[in-house]
Amino acid sequence: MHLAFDLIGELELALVAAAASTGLEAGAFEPGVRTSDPRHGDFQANGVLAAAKRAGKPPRPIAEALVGAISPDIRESFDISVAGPGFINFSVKPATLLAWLKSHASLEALQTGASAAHKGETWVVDLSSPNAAKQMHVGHLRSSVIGEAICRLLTFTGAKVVRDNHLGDWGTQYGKLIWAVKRHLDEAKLALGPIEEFERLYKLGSAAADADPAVMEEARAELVKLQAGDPEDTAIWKRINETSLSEFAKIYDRLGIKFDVILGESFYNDKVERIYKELSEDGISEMSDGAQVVFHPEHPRFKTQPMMVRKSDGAANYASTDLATILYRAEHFHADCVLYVVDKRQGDHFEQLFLTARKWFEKRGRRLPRMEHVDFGTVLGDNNKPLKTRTGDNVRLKDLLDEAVERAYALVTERSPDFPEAERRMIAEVVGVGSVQYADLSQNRASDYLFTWEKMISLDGNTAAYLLYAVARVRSIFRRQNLGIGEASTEAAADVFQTPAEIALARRLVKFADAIRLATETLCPHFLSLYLYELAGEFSTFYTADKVIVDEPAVRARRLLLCARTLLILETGLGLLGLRTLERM
RNA sequence: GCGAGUGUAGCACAAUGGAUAGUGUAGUGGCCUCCGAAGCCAUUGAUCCGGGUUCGACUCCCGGCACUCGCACCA
Repeated sequence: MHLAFDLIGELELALVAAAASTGLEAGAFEPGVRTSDPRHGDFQANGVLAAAKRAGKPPRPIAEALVGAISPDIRESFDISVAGPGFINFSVKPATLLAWLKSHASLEALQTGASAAHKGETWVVDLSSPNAAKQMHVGHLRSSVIGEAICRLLTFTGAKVVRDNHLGDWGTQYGKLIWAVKRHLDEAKLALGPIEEFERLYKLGSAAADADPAVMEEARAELVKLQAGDPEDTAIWKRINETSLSEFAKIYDRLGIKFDVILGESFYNDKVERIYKELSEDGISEMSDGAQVVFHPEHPRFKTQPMMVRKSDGAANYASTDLATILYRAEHFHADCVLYVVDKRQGDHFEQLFLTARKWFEKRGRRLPRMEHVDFGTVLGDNNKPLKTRTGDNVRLKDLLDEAVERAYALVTERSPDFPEAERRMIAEVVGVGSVQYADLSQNRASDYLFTWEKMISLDGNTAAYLLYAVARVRSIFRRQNLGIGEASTEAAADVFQTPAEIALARRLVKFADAIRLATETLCPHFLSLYLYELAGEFSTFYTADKVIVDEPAVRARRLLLCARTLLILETGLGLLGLRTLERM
């Protein structure tokens, strides 16, 4: 009886072994197992078609031969058939479903099964990265939420993950800001809302510098002083950053994000000289209009569109710090892979960055981590334009979360007026914030997405509320019966699943492994979201069709087992997406 | 101008080259004496256009059209 976590992996191994024993192909056979339409079973292998093509033989006899050569324990666990032009269909037998569910009864069991994928690897993930002295806005939402979900998936699948918040804490904006702080800082306002005061000062300094060249000169002078380590300017700079970080921390707490390191651009200030020197020595960069730039002659576009690594005034920019950052991540963290969870509009920059880094590392004989730009689309408001407030400003993340929570609170109060006030507030926070996260995680990150309150807080459809409701319903079954969840003594009496709804739910549960693998391989959390939504739907159907608390002990036990595993997988999955769950709502 | 991306029901989204393109919402019709109706069941409705590759194409290639985004001292 096969109890592997990943049934697809198990089937692929079995098919490759079978292929070898029938002498079908000398190692080149790709089984191509995937989940299939439930009408045709649970899993389907379609690799025979390609293999038959290459061998110049009809596919069906090859498929029949393969099926005949499959190992006995797989045949015992699955119903296997050949269909259509040469698909091999696998249906998990009810007894196998039961055995799989019994052997995956805890978070630890699931994690043990999943953790083979990235064992021993170190992944550095660059996420969120807001600018200091400004509040986080909706533009930081996707990087933070998608980035965190990816980190959790990688950790779950065995990787050592370093979450790095690469703050924008060293840009040219500091000249204007420090200029304004020195002249216009209002301590009373600072005490009330520190980040708001720095925002006000930045706007003030920026406007003044734009209006008056003399101010612009003074602002530049402040920047030079700061970069030269002037004590007064450095103190102001530190104060701004500390304020910003404590403000960001409030948001990260609500979203459930904990960074392993926060190494902003300023951290690389003393590490960029080496970049200028090495790129120049290695002949990778050249001078153009007084700036140090990199061209890529072999590239159709970057042969003429340069990447500037040092401005003509000698200052660093984000290309220089990004290069220094790659080196640091390779040398200090020994990263096998570095992910940049950044808006897709920066695609050109990362393409140039990766090209340059590859040449540079090759020249120096360094081991280059795999680097990937995990890009995502823009959050759009009405009129299909990037989401803004009525006044044209960015929507603050804090305001967004607060409004979501308020809407959720109104809803909870309407649906569950008898809950204590404090509990309704707590539920509203979980549902509200979860809805914002889930709206972002439930669709393909690559596409832009249209933001509407109706869609997000909606009771129906593929939303956080629907999933949390399913969790609450399962929990209430155990609560009302005073039963422990997933207790072996309760489940021991379970017999094999029989009703269509039981079987459908069990078949969905064992495909958790596939959802994890797919979401992790593609770095697309929406595959997991979609799976969880379908699982919740399957549970709701089961819950309506089959009563759980019945008199027959065996029936009751197997249905309680289904409830316990549904709860385990829903909560594990939602946890991987970064959402919290509720006892009731 | 050069380049990248996106075009799937009224609207919002899925589909790891596989069988009859899934789901939500909106519409229509049912289901609370029974473990939570924030739920369930049924039903109407779509691949931008034209070629090509393939046993098989929303998916890959070529050419159009439409929209979005990026292209030197901001990040």
